Amino acid sequence: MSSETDFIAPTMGAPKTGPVIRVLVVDDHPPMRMGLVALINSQPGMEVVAEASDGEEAIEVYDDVRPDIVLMDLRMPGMGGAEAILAIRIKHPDARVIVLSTYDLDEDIHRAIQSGAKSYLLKDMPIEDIASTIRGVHEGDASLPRPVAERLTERSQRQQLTERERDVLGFLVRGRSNKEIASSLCISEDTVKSHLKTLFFKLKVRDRTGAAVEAIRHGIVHLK
Amino acid sequence: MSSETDFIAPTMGAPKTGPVIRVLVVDDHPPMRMGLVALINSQPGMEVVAEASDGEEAIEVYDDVRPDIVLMDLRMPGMGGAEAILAIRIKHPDARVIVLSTYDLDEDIHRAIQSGAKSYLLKDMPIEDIASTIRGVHEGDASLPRPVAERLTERSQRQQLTERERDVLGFLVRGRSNKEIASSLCISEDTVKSHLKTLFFKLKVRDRTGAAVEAIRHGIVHLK
DNA sequence: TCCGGAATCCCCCAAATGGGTGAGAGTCAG
DNA sequence: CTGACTCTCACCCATTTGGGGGATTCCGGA
Repeated sequence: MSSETDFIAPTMGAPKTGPVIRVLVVDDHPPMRMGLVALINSQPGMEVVAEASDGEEAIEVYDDVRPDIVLMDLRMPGMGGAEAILAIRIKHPDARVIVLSTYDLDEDIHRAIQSGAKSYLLKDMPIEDIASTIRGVHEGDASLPRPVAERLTERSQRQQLTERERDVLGFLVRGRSNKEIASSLCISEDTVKSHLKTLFFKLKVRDRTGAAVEAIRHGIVHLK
Repeated sequence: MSSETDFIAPTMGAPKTGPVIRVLVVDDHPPMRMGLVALINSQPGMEVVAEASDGEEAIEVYDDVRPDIVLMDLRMPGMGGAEAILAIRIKHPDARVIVLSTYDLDEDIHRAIQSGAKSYLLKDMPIEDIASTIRGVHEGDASLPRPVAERLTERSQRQQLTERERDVLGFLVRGRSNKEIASSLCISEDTVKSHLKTLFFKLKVRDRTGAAVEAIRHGIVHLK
C-alpha cells in the first residue's frame, strides 16, 4: 500500500539505479506490515508491490506478482514462514526470500535457511540494515548478519538430534511420562529412556525439565 | 485503512474534533515503530510527538513531551514495559498508557494492567482497532479487547501463586533440583516439596516438567 | 564388504520425585 | 479473638527417573 510515502519518482531520470526492486511483504501484524511498507517505499530503488498476512496468501500472491524479493515473517498463524518458503521455491526455485523474525532462536534460523531463505534478519535491527540486505540479496548475496550467524554456529556446536529423539522431546514438552511416550510411539519404555539419555547428553542437561526448557529456548519445539 | 483518503487537513475547518491527540510510541523494533508512526499520523486527530526504543528512554521522553497517550511495547531490552509504566505513573498518575504486545500471555496482561496500563492491544489486531483504542483511552475509556479480556479471565480461574511458590518455580525452570532449590532458598527439601505439591495443583500439572512448561506458556516465568 | 549411526530392547540399581498426612508459627483481616 | 492463609518442617511410601552397562537389527556410505 503505497500511500504518501513514495514520492520516489519512479519515472524520474534515475541515474545509476537499475529497475526498481519489487518487494512482497509478508507479516501477520498489520502495524509491522505498515512499517515495512513505509520503510521499503521510502528507500530509493525499491517498492512494495504486494502484501500478505500469512503463508498461504504469500504463496498465492507470489504467483501473481512475481516479486524480486520476499520479506517474510517466520511465525504466522496457519502455515508458517518456513513452509511457505519451501512451497514458493518448489514452483520458483530462483525466488529470493529474506526472513524477518522477532526471534533469534537457532532452530528457527536453521529451518529458514534450510527452507531456502537467502538471509535472516531480526526485527530489532536498524532499518538501514534491512534495506541494505534487500539490496544485497537482490544482487545475489546470501550472507547472514553477525548475530544471526553466531546463533547458527552455536547450533552447529550442539549435536544434531535424530528424528526419534525429536519425537520423544515433543512428547516430553507436552508433559508425558516415559510410559506414555512409550505407548504413544509404540516402543518400550526402555527405548524411551535410551533416547532420553542421549537427549540429555546432547542438550547438556541433567533431566527432563532441563530438556523441555532447552527445547523451548532454542525453538526445537514450539509451544502450542 | 485510511491512507490515501485522509489528507488530514489539520487546519481545515475541523468540525467536532478537539485538539490533536499527542502520542508517544515506544517499541524496540525500528520497523514496528515506523509502522506505528505511519499508522497514527495517518489517522485524523492524532499525531506522534516522540518515539522511544526502551523503557528508560520512554520515561525520559515522557517528562519532556508530556504526551496524551503512550503506546508501549511490553518486552524490551533493559527495563521492560511494565516497569516503565510504573515509573511513569509515579511521577504522572494521570498518564494514559496503552500496551501493544506481540503476546497474549495472561501474566503479561495482568502485569501490564497492574502497572497501570489503560488497555492492552495485540500486534495482530487491525490498525482500526488500534486507532480506535487510542481515541477511546484518550476519552477516558479503559476497556480491553475481547480476546485479551478472555485471557485475563483464564488467569483469574487459575489459583494465584504465592511469592514463595513463584520463587520455587523460578528455580525449577532454571533446571534446579529440589535439593538445590532448598539450599538456594535456605529452607528444607521437604518444604520445597511442599511448595511443589501446591504448585502442581494450582497449575494443574503432574510433575515439574509440566510446571516448567506451563510457567513459560503463561508468562509466569520469562526465559532469560 | 565393513563400519558407524540409529533404533530397538534388556538388566540392575541408586537417586529423585511425587502423593498423602499432619502440624507448629506467623501474619493479617474481619 | 478467630479463622484463613502462608511458610515451614517432618515422616512414610510408591513410582519415576536417570546412570551404568550391553545386545540386536537395519541401513547407508566408504
